[in-house]
Amino acid sequence: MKDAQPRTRSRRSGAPDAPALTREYIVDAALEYIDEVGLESFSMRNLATKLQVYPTAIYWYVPTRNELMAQIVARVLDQVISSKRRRSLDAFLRDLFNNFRDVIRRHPNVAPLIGTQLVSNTNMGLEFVEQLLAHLSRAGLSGAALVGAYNTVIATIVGFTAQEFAPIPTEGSDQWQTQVRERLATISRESYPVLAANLPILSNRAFILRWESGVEAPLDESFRIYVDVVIAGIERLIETQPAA
Amino acid sequence: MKDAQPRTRSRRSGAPDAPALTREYIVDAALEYIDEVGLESFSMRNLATKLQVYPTAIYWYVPTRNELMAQIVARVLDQVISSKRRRSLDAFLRDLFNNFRDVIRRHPNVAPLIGTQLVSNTNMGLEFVEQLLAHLSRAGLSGAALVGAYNTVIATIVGFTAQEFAPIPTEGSDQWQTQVRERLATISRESYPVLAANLPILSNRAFILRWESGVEAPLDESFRIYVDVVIAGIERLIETQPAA
DNA sequence: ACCTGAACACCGTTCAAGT
DNA sequence: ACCTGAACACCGTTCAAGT
Repeated sequence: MKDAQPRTRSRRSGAPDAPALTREYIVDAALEYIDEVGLESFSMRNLATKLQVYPTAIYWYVPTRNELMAQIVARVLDQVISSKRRRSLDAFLRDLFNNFRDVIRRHPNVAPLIGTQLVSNTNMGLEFVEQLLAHLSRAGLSGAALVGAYNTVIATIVGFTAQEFAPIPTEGSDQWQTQVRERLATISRESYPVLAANLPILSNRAFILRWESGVEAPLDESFRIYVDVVIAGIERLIETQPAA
Repeated sequence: MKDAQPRTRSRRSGAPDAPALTREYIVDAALEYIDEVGLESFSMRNLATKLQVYPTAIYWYVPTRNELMAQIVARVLDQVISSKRRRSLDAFLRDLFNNFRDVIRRHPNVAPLIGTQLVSNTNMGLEFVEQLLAHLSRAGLSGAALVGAYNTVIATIVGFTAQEFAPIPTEGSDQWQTQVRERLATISRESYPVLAANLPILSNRAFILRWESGVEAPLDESFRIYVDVVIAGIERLIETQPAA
């Protein structure tokens, strides 16, 4: 997609060899920049430098910074493929969860955007929505239960992964890491017995109790259980649904 | 907590009646500001104006803007009370989900922070962690299943609510609203049959298909189903767990 | 149509100086 | 110890001007 046919060269003076600006090209470059140096140090001006244009040139293609962010999220989520094949709800959901996670894992620095942008993203394709609804409906859900299951799937798909890969405090990572580790090391067995007893299997493998993000310490096993739990719960919902 | 005893008055010239600065007072003021005018227009400088001090005065109590944000989140999450009483896992989780949602509903503008900050918040009390682990453990979970269930609960508690109350595109809300509504109105029955058929119950009641945030259009029914699904899934996990 | 260039009204944060 | 005040190196965005 990115290296399709030779682009028309730009007319701009400073960078004769650089490709002409495009909305697509700008979004790609922005995503690349965020992947490389992180969300925090992204700015329209830094992006402009990377593109070898004046900051204001970007505004000819993108109305605002927020809109650019929304389009970056849309670009990432586009990579979540889902085969059009009809299959069981179980298989469909399982693939969806795993595909989504794989995609975010490739772009962990945009994770903070996903959680807040997806829910209100008009740019998102409705094919995905239709497919999810179709599978849920065919499994026997309708009315409020259909809506509830739909919202449940969306919320759960985003929830775990967005948090798993959310960047951990940026500054002095060494300092912060040892701080958390020391805190866990000095947990009193009297005040927190269950926590203390299970510390070995919880350390760096559980939310709030870890010092690395999912990039360095992926929560593979927990995610597997998570998916099982959600799917089992939805199947339970289907059972309690009166047949049409 | 906020109006406990008469504060010592400040020595600063410009605002003789204003209370002396405190880390606590600053965090409270920041949360208040965000509640009133939103996260987007929050800045250290605006906060300073509200406090009637120079921007740099804040830095005597708070090391950085990010740290302040983390403490705001901690302050909000402190309001999620959980009775120390021993009770069934079902009752415990149900209360937890509902309390959490009620708290976020009172501070919807901080919702975007919750999802990304909670997971790595050292400021968070470990009492909560211990309680959750204790209930899950007593219900029969241990080892990887305990870790998985723990992470599942954290992820699901945050997931739905953070997205439900996430502020919707700020600018020209009227324009954006009608844009989404028109898009939904012109959905083709051929391309998106299930979506089209269920549009009446999905409109503004489902993620991606709504034009108002949870503040104006709360997803009460879906949340109830969501909680049921998660709890049913966890109970299923407990059943498959070999007895100790 | 597409980009340059200057300019505006902001930021977070450091550091010296006052009291 | 706690705050003022100036200053630095940035921001996003508007708007006129060039080609």
